[in-house]
Amino acid sequence: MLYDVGMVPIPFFEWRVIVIATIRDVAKLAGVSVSTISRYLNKSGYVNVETERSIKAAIEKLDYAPNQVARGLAGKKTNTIALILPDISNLFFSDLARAVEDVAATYGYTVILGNSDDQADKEKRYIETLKKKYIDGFIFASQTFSTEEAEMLTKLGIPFVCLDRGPSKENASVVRSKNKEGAKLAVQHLLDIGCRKIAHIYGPQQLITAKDRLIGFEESVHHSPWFTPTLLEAGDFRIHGGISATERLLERHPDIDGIFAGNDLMAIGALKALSRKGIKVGSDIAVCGFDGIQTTEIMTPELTTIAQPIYEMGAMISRLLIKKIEGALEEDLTYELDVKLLARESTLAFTPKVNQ
Amino acid sequence: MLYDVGMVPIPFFEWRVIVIATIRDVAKLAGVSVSTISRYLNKSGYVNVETERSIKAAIEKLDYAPNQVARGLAGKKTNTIALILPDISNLFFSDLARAVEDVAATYGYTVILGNSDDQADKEKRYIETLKKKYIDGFIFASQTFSTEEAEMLTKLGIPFVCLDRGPSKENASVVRSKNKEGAKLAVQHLLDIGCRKIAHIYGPQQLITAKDRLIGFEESVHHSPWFTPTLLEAGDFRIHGGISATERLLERHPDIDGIFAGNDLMAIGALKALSRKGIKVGSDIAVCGFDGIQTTEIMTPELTTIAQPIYEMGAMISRLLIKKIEGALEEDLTYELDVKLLARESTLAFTPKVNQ
DNA sequence: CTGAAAGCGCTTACAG
DNA sequence: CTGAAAGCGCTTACAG
Repeated sequence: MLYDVGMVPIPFFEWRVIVIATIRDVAKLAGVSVSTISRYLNKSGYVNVETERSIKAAIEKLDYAPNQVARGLAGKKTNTIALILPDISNLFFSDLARAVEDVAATYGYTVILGNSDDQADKEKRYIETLKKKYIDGFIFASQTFSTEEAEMLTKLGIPFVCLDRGPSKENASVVRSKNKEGAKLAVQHLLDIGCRKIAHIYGPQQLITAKDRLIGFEESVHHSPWFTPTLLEAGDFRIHGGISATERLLERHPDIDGIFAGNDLMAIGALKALSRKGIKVGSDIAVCGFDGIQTTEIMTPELTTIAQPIYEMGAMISRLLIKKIEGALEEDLTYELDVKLLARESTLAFTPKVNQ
Repeated sequence: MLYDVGMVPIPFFEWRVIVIATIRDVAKLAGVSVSTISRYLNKSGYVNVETERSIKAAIEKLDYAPNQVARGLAGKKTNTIALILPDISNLFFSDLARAVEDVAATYGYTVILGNSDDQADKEKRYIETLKKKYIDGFIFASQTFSTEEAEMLTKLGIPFVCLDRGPSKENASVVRSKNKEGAKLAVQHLLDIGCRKIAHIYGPQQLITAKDRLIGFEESVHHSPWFTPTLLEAGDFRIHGGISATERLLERHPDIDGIFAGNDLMAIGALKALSRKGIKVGSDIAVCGFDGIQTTEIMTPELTTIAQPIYEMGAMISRLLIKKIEGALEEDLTYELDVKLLARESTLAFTPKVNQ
């Protein structure tokens, strides 16, 4: 026999069991009904000052905290938002995620992370999973987001906001930055420092950001006597694409003295390709990127770039979503934030060739 | 008058309302009870093959998906885990987060992200918030995690696992890499290429990783005739700390020909400081980092580093947590993963000084 | 193999 | 200003 007579066997997991107070415990201790506690908690309806005091005391004493799952089920609100982005290990998006999380935490929201790899089916899977969890809203920073998905969310009454572009103009707030203007800033800067033959490495044209930057570049240069379309070269918004695009450009135009890359990663690739060829970036040729990711600062030479206000964009888009969730958003708009030239070594050290 | 007589006013939000099937709808359509549907869904208990067929059909027809919030409340399981890390915009942790999310998604779990900034109170706040949400488990990649918090989670029965170090040996699985051995690898490599006076920039000593790397360094060099404690210099695991540590080192020892930095960010700082002084990294002096973050590859010169298997660590720790949540983890252990020397330009181009 | 019932911990009208 | 009751959509014994 395992136990003495009269000994109560201890359930195996008893050490785990901890008493968590529920709203009923609080009600009992405070001597009021559960509804009153709920009203107090949610500030929905009147509660007598005296009653309030005893409720407060009871909550304190029991160390009570409302169960958010129960609240979610009853009230259809979970204080959770989802951030769907292509890849958190991409430097741009990790900066963005940080901002989103900061703002969300400030307003009492929790952030669920989803990596879509810009694949429509992955994204769809997240939406499916998360709507079953009563997520309060979505932030889409990924490019695959489609009109169809937008419609479904709209029908379900789940708010969402988008980075860079929305599925349509009507039903979503969008935060983006002035990509076209940024591209023009970049070209102007390169011209200012004395560049006379500038190439552009553009990103995937299904991305509106890449397209806008290309348009900005073309509008700035297409009247220049030196401009020819072969100064445009395609990249993939990643380092490797920047490297190979630069190699192709140099073959066609060994005399280019400026490169404007559609984003920082490709600009970093350009730096790499140039230094491999023994071309001195900064003095022989100027390079300018776009985005303003932190890494641009640690490159040698430090990379000139058109900086998007990444943190602000993340903060703004989450504030918009939260407003929308809480019914405080008047109207869906597209917000375009200013970009800023960060002129650094990769262009400032440039010395124009005498004979030009 | 706004509406014609007999016209039913359309509620403002009607276009939002969509019928979502519940388990009751499925039960009704399939002609069985709700419990049977639940049993079918959870594969808990017998269900007749015929019944099964009609249930399947009903689910299909209604496009039914179980409400996870209700399931969470009833079953105390939410299929959600939390990843608490110092800062997602830190390159190391964004790589890690990617791995965690990948594995979690594979097993049907959703990841909630929390940035602690290595501040105990922020971390505590996350734990408080998330336990109310019935989070299934925690991954702590942050250093502030305390024994007290561990005890609370243990009492609550919430599983957790840790990166790098646990609050104690007993109650948590820990994944880390061989930091001491890695440091030795680094030193050996520097000696192999001909360095004869090697400095070490160590990280914050409350971080076990920083400490282990320092110990490894000391064990490797303390018998060497050239070694003196002033070859050790404190850094903060960030770029800026690497810069200033390098400057201080060069003042004291202008003749050092190798630097082993306690992490990659500080090594990047060292590269920066050296190139500012006009010292040629790679040939005049060799630099080796630790971690293997992606950025090391894009530096000029490319940075030699002791790579931790970051992705594998993230994947492993989330698998451990999920196992633990599902009761399939036999025992809490500490797992030490192998590190690997990635020899690149910042050391391979080194030319030993003749006169030494 | 299946169903009725209670319960998870809240919120929300509704009545007083 | 407050309480009783129903309901959110599931799961889990228990009885058959």
